[in-house]
Amino acid sequence: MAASKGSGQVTRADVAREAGVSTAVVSYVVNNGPRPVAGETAERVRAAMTALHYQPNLNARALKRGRSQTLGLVVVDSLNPFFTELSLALEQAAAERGHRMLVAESHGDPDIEDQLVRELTGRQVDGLLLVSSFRRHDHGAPFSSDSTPTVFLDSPGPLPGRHTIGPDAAAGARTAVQHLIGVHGRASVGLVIGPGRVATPDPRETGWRRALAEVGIPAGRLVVDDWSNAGGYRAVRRLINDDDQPDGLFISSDVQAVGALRALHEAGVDIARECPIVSFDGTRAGSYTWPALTSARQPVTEMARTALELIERPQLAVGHHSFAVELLVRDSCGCPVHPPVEASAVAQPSTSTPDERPENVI
Amino acid sequence: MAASKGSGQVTRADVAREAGVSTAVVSYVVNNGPRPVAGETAERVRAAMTALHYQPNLNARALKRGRSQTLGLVVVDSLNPFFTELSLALEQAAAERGHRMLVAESHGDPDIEDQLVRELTGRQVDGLLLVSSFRRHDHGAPFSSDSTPTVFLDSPGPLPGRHTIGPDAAAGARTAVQHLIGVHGRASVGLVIGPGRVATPDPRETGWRRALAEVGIPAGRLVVDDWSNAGGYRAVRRLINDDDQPDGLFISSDVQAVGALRALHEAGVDIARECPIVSFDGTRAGSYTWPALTSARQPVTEMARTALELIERPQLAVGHHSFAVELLVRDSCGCPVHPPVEASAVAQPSTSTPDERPENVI
DNA sequence: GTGAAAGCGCTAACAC
DNA sequence: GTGTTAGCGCTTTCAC
Repeated sequence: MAASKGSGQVTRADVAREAGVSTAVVSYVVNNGPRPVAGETAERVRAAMTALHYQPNLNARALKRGRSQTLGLVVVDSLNPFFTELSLALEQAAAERGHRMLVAESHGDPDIEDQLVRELTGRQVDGLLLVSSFRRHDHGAPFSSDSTPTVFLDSPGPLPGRHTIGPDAAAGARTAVQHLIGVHGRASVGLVIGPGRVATPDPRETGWRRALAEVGIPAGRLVVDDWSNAGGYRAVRRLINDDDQPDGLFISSDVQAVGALRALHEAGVDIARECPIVSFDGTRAGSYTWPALTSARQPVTEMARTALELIERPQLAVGHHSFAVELLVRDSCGCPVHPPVEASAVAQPSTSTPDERPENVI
Repeated sequence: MAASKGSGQVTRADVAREAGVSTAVVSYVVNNGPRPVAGETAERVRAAMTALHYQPNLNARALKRGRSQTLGLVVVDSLNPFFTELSLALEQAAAERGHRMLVAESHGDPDIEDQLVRELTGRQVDGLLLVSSFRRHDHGAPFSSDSTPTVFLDSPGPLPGRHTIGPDAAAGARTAVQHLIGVHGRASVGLVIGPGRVATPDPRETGWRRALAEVGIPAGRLVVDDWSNAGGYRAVRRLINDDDQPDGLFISSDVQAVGALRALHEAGVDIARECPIVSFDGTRAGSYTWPALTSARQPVTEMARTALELIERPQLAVGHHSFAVELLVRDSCGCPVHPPVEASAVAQPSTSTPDERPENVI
C-alpha cells in the first residue's frame, strides 16, 4: 500500500500511484467521464480507492468547477415548526436535484443575516434560499449575493427584482375567518399576529379585515406579539384580561396558536364553544395539539420545488409566486374532533385503528 | 474601476490590481496577518475591496489551509423538537467558536447517514457531530471520517474508541418513574419507548424497570412505536384498548408524549387523575402542551459545549460523557398547573402577567 | 513593508 | 485509452 502524504489526506495522486495510472484517469473514473476508461483500468482504480479509503476533496472540486452542488439556506427561527417543515422540504427538494444544504440561522437579526449571506456566497453556494428574510429590500443597496441565484421564501408579496415565494396569506386568512363566522357563527373575531417584517399591514391582517368587512362585522381586537409559543400565549392572556373578549380568534401562525391554546386552557375556556380558533400554516404538529388546530395550510412541498426550480434556472423572470393555501379543518374551530391522519398512515402490526376519519380539507 | 474576469467572480487579483499592490498584501489585509501592512496601503486595499464588492472564496481558503471552519452535523429527524433544540445549541456553540455548521438529515437511514458522513468529510469539515447515530459501531469497519474529529451525541452509552455524549437516561427515567410512584401514588406505570438503536435495552427502559423493582411493583406494559408524535399517539391507543391499563405512564421522549396526550384526550381520559405521565427530554415545546409535560430535561447547552470542546481538542481521551438530567415538574404528572416560565421572561410593554410561579426543578 | 511564486486537490483541455 | 499540464483562488515562505 502506497504511503500517503504527511497531511493525512489521501489524494487523487495517491490513488493514481497505487493503481499505476495517471491522476487524470482517476478523475475520469471518479466522475465517470468526460473521457472513457478501459474496464480493467477502471477496476484497478476503484480497488485502489477502496484500499486507500479515498475520499475526493469536494472543496477542491468546487474551486475548479466553480460550482459546489451546495445551496445556502438562511432561516429566522428553526424552533418554529413551520420553518422546520419548510426547511425539511427544501432540503429534500435539493437532495432530489443532487444538492446539499448549508443551513444557518439568523435569529431574526438583519445584521447576522447579512453576515451569513456573505459567508455562504463566499463558500461558493450555487444558490441562496432566504426564509422570512428581514432584509430591507427597499434601500437598493447592492446585495452581496447578486451573482448567486437567490430566492426569498415566506415572502408576503413581490420584492423588486427578486424571486419571491409566499402563501396567498390574505386569501387564507379570509377563508379562515369566514369559517369561523359562517360555520361557527362567531360574532366577533380577534386577530393574533406577529410583528411585521416587510409588508405593512401583513396580508393576514388584510384577509382578516376583509372577511369581517364582508359580513359587516367591525374589526375586533388585534394583538401583536412574537411569532412563538410564548408570543401566542402572552397575546391571549392579554385578551383574556380585557372586557370585550372576542368569541373567536384567528391566529396568524401555528406556533402562536399552540401558545394560545395553552393560555385558553389555563383560563378554563371551553375552546370549541367559547373561543374557537383557526390558525395559519397547517403544520403537522397542529394535528397533535388539544384541540387539533384548524389551520390554513401552506403547501411547503410545492413551494420548495418551485424554489429549487428558480435556483436552477436563474434566467427565469423574477417575480412573485403566490401559493394558494387550503383550510385544514380539524378541531380547534369547534368542528367535531378529527384524529390525526398521519398516525394511521404507517401500518402498525400490533393494533390497527381503522376507525379514523380523514381530515377535512376545504 | 478595474474590469473583473469573465467568470463574474471578483478575486483577490482584481483587488490587488485596483489597489496597486500585490495579491500577497491583499491577503495580509484580509487576514490581518501574518505580515504587517502599512496603514495607508491597508486603507487603499480596503477601499478597493468595497469598491469591487470583494468576497473571499472560502473554499479556496479551506483548500489552502486544510481547515474550513465548518462543522458537519448529521441529525436523524429535524422534526423532533429535542433534536431541533440540540441542533440549535450546537450551532450556537459552534458560532461562539467561529465555526459554521453544515447540517444534513439522515431520516434514520444508516446508508444515508454513511453517505452524508462521506460527503461532509469530503467537504473538509473540521469536525463531525452525529446526533443519535444509527451507525453500527460493533462491526469494526473503518469509518471514513476517522481522520476527522467526530463526536456522537444522544448516545445511550460509551462506544469503543469514540467520543460520546449522552444523558444519564437510566437515572432520569428512574427519577421520572419515582415521581409518579412516590408523589402521585401510581400503582402501575407503563412505558412508551421508541425502537432501540445501539443499546438494548435502552437505558430509559432500564431506569423504568429499576424504579419499579425498587418498590416491588412488577414491570407493567411496555409499548414500542416510532420516536414521533404519531408513534406516541399510536402507542397510547393500543394501551387504551387493553384490559390492564396502567394508571401512569413514562414516555421516553417529549415528541411521543405530545402524541400520547392527544390520544388520552381523545379517549376522554382525565390525565392528571387517571393517567399521569412523565416524559423525557424537557424541551421548551413541552411547556405549551395541555397539560404541560413533566419531563426529565437534558442539558442541551452543556452537551453542545462539551461536543465542541471535544471537536477542538481531538487529542482528548475518548470516552463517554454522561450528563445528569433534572426533572422539570410541570402539569402532566398531576402536579398543580404551571404556566410557562419562558413566556414571562420577555418583558411585554402592554400587559404583564406577574402572577406566574416558576417551574419546579428537582 | 512588499512582492514573486509555489502549491493545496482537483478537472479538463490537449497531446500522444 | 491514457498521460501531461494549466489553473481554479487562496496563503505563506522567502527574497528583496
